Amino acid sequence: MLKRHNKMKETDFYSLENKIKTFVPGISLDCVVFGYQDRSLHILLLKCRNTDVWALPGGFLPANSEMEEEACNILEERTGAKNIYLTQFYTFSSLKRGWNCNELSAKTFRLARSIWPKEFLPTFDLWFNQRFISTAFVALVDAKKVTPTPDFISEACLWVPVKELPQLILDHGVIIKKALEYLRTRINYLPIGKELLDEKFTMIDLQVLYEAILGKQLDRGNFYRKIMKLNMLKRHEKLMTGAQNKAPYLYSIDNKVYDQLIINGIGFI
Amino acid sequence: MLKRHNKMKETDFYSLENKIKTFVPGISLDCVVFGYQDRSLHILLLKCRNTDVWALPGGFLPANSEMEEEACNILEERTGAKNIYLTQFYTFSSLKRGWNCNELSAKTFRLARSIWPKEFLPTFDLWFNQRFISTAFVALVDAKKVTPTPDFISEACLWVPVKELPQLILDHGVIIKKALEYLRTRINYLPIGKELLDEKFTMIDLQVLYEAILGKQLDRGNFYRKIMKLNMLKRHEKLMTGAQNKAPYLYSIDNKVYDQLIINGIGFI
DNA sequence: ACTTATTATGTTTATTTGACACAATAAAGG
DNA sequence: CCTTTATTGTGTCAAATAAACATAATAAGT
Repeated sequence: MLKRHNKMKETDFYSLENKIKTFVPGISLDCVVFGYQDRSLHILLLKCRNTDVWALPGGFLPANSEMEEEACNILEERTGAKNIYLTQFYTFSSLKRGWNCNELSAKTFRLARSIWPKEFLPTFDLWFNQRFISTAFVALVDAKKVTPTPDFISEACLWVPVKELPQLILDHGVIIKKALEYLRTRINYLPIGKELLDEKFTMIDLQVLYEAILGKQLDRGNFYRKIMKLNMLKRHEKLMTGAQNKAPYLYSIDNKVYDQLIINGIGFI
Repeated sequence: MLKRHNKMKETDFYSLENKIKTFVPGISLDCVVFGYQDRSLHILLLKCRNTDVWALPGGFLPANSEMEEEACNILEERTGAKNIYLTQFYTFSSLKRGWNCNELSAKTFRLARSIWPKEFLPTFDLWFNQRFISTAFVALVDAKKVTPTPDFISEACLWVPVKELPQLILDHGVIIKKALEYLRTRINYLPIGKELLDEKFTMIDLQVLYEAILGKQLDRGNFYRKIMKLNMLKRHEKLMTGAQNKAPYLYSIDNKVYDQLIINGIGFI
């Protein structure tokens, strides 16, 4: 699942240099990509080259692109997946969010600048040495359908459990915190089940997902009844795990019912 | 309540010209200011000079200001009130939201350009002829404590009922729609009662306010019981209206209880 | 046959919601 | 002081929901 680009290709910079000329100045995009794996909630993070500092996937806004469109492109580059569900949730603009906001960010900044080709340093300074406003998106993806791919500034792209977040650049920790709050408070209106789970999933998977987002345990019997009453699931064959017990059924989302449900709120909290 | 600045002062332009040089390019702020008056929800709107087109109060972002801080300043200029409650709710960035998005906006644009002093036209074009990203805020104010004041591009600043919105420039109609949705879906977490009502108010006023935001009627008895159980109100003397009936009590918010309540959601929907 | 976890339903209690009703209260007018 | 009127606080009652447990049938594997 982990790919490394330890040798940076020169062409990366040339294409970036060309792209930079078309970017809207002062604006960046950051994506908090949620995935569900091993019974817990994960976020997609990039490990900055030669450091132990991590960052959210992000990028700049081309002058002729819509924000959502570009966030989608960034995610496609980082995951290989198209048509990822995403929604804007906040714009971070604090004067204190720059590269000199803490030693970690400053270190990463110096590193990035040192890697940067000499002839393009003016561009670097133009872009990274000014105030940045960042519009942040929440994305929900099926972790199984995704191939995390680092960008030119990172050496790894990994799913990290939200309970074990590493040190992060800039205000990315704040952004993630706000995204988690957004996920929790908007759980009734977001296509949690549809986007975060595999095509087919067990009832327990759905329940544990809700538990992970809400941060509390739910009663199995009551959860089962509530979900079934919503009529949003289609039941399929069983999942044979090899364990010596009755195999759990697999379910999938009935999109027609589900899409209607989350418009008015699924009514779970 | 209505003030007119039909003659624009030349100094307005000079100070604007100076300010413009310090603005972050490409970013603007818009405020959807909610007020409660005559038993219905209102929004503060500016009537553009010599036209029947209206706009939200807004402005640009000085390079050394926080967004919230500047939104606060804009509101102080439009209302005379300090320390207005506001919260960011969305950033609008569509490529289609420019001055040429519809005939109304184009007309307003031409008007603004014609009023603009000739010697500053380059600045005008630099600022108004490019793509704009606008971060929008919801503000809640006590309409009684406010003196609506037009800016240099408008001839009036008025409270307009949300049920009777006029024609608006750019995508301001979309912004208002989104703000109303935000208000409705976050009603449990916003200091509705505290910020929108007068210091002292009657129970019916509080109820009608909730009804206006939720867009549906509530049962008086049940509403009364629910509110009283929350322990968030202090009862005061009666409001003598002169009508031949028992005068209603006045209430005020118990801030200590209320602030705690809206953290976890007041539980009204 | 035995162990185990899944599935579907049952039970019980407490709480909430919605809709409607009613009597006591008090302000003002005659 | 009597009448009119709207406010206030409470009553009621059915239906729905929530929360916490419990249980029996089922079936996969050993």
